[in-house]
Amino acid sequence: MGYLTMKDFKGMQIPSSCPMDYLTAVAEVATIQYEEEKSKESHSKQERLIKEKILKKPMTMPTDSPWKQGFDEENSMVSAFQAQRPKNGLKRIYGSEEGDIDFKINQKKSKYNNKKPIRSMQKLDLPPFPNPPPDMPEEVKNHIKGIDGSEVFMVIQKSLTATDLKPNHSRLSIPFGKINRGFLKERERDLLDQQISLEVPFYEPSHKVSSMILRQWDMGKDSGKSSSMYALRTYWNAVAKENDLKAEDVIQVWSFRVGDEQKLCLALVVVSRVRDLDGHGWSKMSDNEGASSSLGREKELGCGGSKWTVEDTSTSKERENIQCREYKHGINSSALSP
DNA sequence: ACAGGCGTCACAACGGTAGT
DNA sequence: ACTACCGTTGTGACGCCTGT
Repeated sequence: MGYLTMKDFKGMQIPSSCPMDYLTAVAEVATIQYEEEKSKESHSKQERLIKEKILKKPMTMPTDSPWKQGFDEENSMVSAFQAQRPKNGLKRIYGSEEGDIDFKINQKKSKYNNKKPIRSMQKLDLPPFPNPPPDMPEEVKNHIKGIDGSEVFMVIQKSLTATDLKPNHSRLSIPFGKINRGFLKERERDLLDQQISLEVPFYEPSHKVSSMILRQWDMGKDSGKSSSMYALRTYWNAVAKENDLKAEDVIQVWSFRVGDEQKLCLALVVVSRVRDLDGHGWSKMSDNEGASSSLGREKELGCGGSKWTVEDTSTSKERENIQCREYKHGINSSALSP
């Protein structure tokens, strides 16, 4: 049962303003609500039991039904099972080549035997990058100054790909060829080389500070060589959503250091949004000639003000995890906000 | 070198069933 | 009747693999 609100007391007469009367009224309303919820609960329980009974009943078919053809005792349980589960196109359907997902998966599994159909890679017809890349927006610079940040580096400027924004990938790929690895200390680079993830505070254009996992991916080749890239992972989906990022938007990732430990922090700057383009070139940069970044977008996104705040729209579980890690790494809102 | 595809794994939700 | 446990399925996340 949730908390009582003023709405729950609408139309109720309280004899006097005596605390005891208020207490009695609260008890009365709470009791009524409790009784109501209890009866609802038992009703839904009844419903559930009825549903269960129906589901447990073996599926029967009229004898003249076309579906009856080929329906035998052996398959009756299978059919009953099918009837129990909603068919949304994803659920498993037993016993047929057409419907059995496992059958299809098993077919697919030998991927070396079954050559994948050749992918049609559509080349993105992207406009050229702004060159030289625009400087960091004043607002971000000031904020970094405000928290005694130092060693500001532009890590990468890239145009977001569709894959970067695919929710099931949940990552921002950072190819080695496009970055300046100088933003990492030797120790950090070593950790990443050893496939150890780094967790870094991530300053978003929407003025939120989230936490991002930086990891190196080594992609080994048959030839023995491997190509590597970094990936910002795990909370990237939330960041993309929160900041309304779209494929072909051009972003920059900046790094800087905070505190005595020289903790690595990253900041995201949106250089250009695809819908701001006139179809031929880049939209105008902001007044300070830096990237347009968040300033122009704040009103649109409803994120006014210039202070970054440690908050996010992730699930409570995610929040819990982030908080745990922030604690572990000594990050907190007071450390991140000036 | 890079982008994108896809296999695998972990986890949550839900249903079934055995035990009390 | 209720509870606890187990199995099944769907979904999301991760990271390897492959085509361009």
